[in-house]
Amino acid sequence: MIQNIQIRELTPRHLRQSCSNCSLRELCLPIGLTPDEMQELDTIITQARPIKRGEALYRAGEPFKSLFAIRVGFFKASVISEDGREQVTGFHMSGELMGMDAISSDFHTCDAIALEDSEVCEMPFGEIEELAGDVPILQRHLYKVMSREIVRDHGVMLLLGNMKAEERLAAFLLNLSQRFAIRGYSSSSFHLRMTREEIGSYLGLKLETVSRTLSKFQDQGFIKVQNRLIEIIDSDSLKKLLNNCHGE
Amino acid sequence: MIQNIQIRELTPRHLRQSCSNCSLRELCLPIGLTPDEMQELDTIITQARPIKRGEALYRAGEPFKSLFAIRVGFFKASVISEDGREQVTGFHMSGELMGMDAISSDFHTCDAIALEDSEVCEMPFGEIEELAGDVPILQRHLYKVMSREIVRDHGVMLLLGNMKAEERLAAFLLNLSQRFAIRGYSSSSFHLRMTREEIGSYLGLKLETVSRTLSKFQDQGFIKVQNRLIEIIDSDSLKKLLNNCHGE
DNA sequence: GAATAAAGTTGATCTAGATCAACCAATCCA
DNA sequence: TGGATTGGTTGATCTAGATCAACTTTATTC
Repeated sequence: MIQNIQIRELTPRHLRQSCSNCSLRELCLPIGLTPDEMQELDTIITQARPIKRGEALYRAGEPFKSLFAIRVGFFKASVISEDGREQVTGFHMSGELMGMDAISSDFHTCDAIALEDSEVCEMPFGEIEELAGDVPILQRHLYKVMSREIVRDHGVMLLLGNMKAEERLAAFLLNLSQRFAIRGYSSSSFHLRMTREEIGSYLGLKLETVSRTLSKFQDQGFIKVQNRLIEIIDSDSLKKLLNNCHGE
Repeated sequence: MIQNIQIRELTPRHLRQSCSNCSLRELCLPIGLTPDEMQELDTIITQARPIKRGEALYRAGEPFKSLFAIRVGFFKASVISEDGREQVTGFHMSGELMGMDAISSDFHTCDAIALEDSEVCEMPFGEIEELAGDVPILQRHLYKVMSREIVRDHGVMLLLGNMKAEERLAAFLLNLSQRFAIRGYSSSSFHLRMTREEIGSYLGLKLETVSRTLSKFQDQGFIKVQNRLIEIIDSDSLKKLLNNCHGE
């Protein structure tokens, strides 16, 4: 909280206003740019664009032009196999960047669907790239963001390849909780934006298993479930489930 | 084959020799650099370094200094969870780049173990990054390589989250076959560098299931298995398993 | 605000793949 | 060269989670 305020204070007011629709600077772009560099960035980034719940930000197969920074809202990303199976590859919230998978082939490889009314800032990749050539800190930032996505994906592989249903759900809830906390929302009580089926797709489980496991956690007193509202009552027990030492 | 030769011919002989230990230029760095730019790249990339079978190129937790391009050989990358479970996140062969996961946090997040005697070219990231600022084609190439890794990871998630054991194995074999083909090796007959257990870890299966499924494929006449030597006899049937339309 | 559709829960049953176990084959090493 | 270790196969059994099914609750729509 205090840190948030400090960052805000570091940014001259007139510069903040020049991108009034877009809190990108605080959210997902590097601190440390000079005012000139920031100005240049602002000219590249378009005004925030609203995306209604259920709408696609982009779909697999569409030509790639831009990365998108989520200003407010919540998205799912998913790939569809040839035979029509959907795999949710991630849930993304404010401050996160989407579309990096499209750089390699110049078209999008997954769908990005808004799970609530959202706003994104469009960042034309060609221009961002050009600017990055002149601004090392921006270049480095882009590499880091992409690398972080790779690390995250490896974590999901570990989850899908090794973990049992209860562990997957516990990891999922704790991860969401943590990410809400970072954004200044409650870490102990939050609203799930996705269906049980979408959770299941992400975690490699069927929706019935997701539902049952949530009920079980509730019976054990770890959480309280009220439809999509989750209250975390005993996060230590959830963490213990995860670090489950299989013998102690 | 013809294409390979053409690429070679485009590179002046004296430049090729300046990096005699390192066929990076042909393997994993962009075609289209000027001779000067190539020269500069060569001064950055260190001589090829041999890694014996079983040795680690790097391990999770080690500080990050360089990316590594595999010149010859075969590696597995794996993450270990707090409680000691290993998840193989990928198998990597000549021409591929490793270590990109480490950029985000400045230390490696997975182990890279040689599965046969190998050689890598070390590419100090700081210097590569600096050069990339001056050479847009190199910068773009790095973004593309990282993006490709993200797309690959999404494919593995689909596999782990949605596919049955037979589909996973079929996908795995076809993928290996294709990658060997690209490198000029036989696509129909190849040697597995990894154990059944490592295959299982990658595919989210137990080694017994891997073994049984390979035997089943052999019984069905799709492949011939002789210890680690795999001969693909009927790749169409394997592909059909994958695009399995669940009703036809 | 009733009608309809979509999302969620819970129970009964089934099964793919895990686990346990015994054995065989290859390769390593003194 | 021959014993030991590691890797691989195959069978028998078990179980976590899938599947099928009935029902309830919550959204959406006109």
